[in-house]
Amino acid sequence: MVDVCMVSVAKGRQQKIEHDECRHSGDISCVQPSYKQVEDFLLQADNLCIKRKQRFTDLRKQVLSLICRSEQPLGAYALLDLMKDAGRSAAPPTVYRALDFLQEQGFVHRLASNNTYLACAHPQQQHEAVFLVCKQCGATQELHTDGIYKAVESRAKKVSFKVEHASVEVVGLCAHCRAA
Amino acid sequence: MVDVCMVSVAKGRQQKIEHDECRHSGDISCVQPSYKQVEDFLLQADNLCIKRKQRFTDLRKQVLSLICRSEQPLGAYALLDLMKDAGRSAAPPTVYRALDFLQEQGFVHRLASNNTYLACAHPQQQHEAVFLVCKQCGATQELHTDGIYKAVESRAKKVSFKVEHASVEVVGLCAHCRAA
DNA sequence: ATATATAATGTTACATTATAACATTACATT
DNA sequence: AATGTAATGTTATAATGTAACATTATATAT
Ligand SMILES: [Zn+2]
Ligand SMILES: [Zn+2]
Ligand SMILES: [Zn+2]
Ligand SMILES: [Zn+2]
Repeated sequence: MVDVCMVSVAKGRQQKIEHDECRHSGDISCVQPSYKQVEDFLLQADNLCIKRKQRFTDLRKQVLSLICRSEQPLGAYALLDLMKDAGRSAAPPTVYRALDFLQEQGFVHRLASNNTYLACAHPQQQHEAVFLVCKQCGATQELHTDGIYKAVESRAKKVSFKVEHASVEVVGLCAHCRAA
Repeated sequence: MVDVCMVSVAKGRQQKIEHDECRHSGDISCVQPSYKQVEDFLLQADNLCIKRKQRFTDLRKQVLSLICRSEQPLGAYALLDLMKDAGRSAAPPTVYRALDFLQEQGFVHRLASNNTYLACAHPQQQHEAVFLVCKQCGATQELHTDGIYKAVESRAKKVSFKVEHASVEVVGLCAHCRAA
């Protein structure tokens, strides 16, 4: 199976890009979460968990699936509601624990600027990312661009600060909403 | 009066840098919130408010003063407690409104990664900033570095995303805590 | 297979962060 | 002084996140 990458995009847009156009680093993530892609993505997560000797339980799979299928990043309580809609009784700790696991495995990211979670565009590799959050439609793109982190590292080094994690979240207008 | 700049630094460190070493852009903010500096900072805020025809009320002044005097960025409820200690009865909306005002005026920044507020190092000018948050001691430095934002802008442009605000928060270990 | 330990989930209660709505007070302008 | 507006006070509640402990599922060892 080829690696699958994922990105949250705005409703209605198609903007399909063939998978093999994605270079898996240094550029924007590539594809829309169609149903087939979600299946592939979950399968890939499953394989990664096997490799890492982690348990990809029903609960975790369901949470990841809901996040993948969403057009926008989801809050924890939005996820809870979706889970209830899907017939699973769930309380906050349940979803937060699942989210913790998914983040540890690098399958989802959390956006601090709006307390939401979205599927990672490239779970195959460890990476830092830049998120472009549309304030209009909420759609969020994950960019992988080493340049920004190199710049952060360089500046931090000057003040002897040891970087562990950098969160870069950019709010603005996506191409689609600019046009409209 | 000379412009005053401010930075939140770790307890106990002195690391004084003369004000005229600070170039007010492109580099780390410069000085420690000593009492004299806080006074100057508040006076400067006062002047900016007059220039902008904004009201720098007692409440707003008190909140800004507490933030300035703190070694670390403060949460809204920590501020509330400090205000109560200082004899003012206050409820959450009071402090949140004051914080909103101070942010609008560019006197404080909010850190999304830990829901705290800190005095802006350079309120004289509009700017984007990078925050280095020490996970050990909580001390937070504000860096002004155009390079990172240029990189963000450039990458965003490639996907036709219109940047409005970029939040860059870096978690790691400060020089002081690395040594210890 | 059964016992045992560990990991995951369920459940309840609560902590923390933030805001809505409306009353009151202070200030500015006439 | 009368009036309108901005700021603050006050109450209640929304939204986000976690602690603690019970239960269930899974893995490992005997
Ligand atoms: Zn990612
Ligand atoms: Zn948009
Ligand atoms: Zn600043
Ligand atoms: Zn430190």
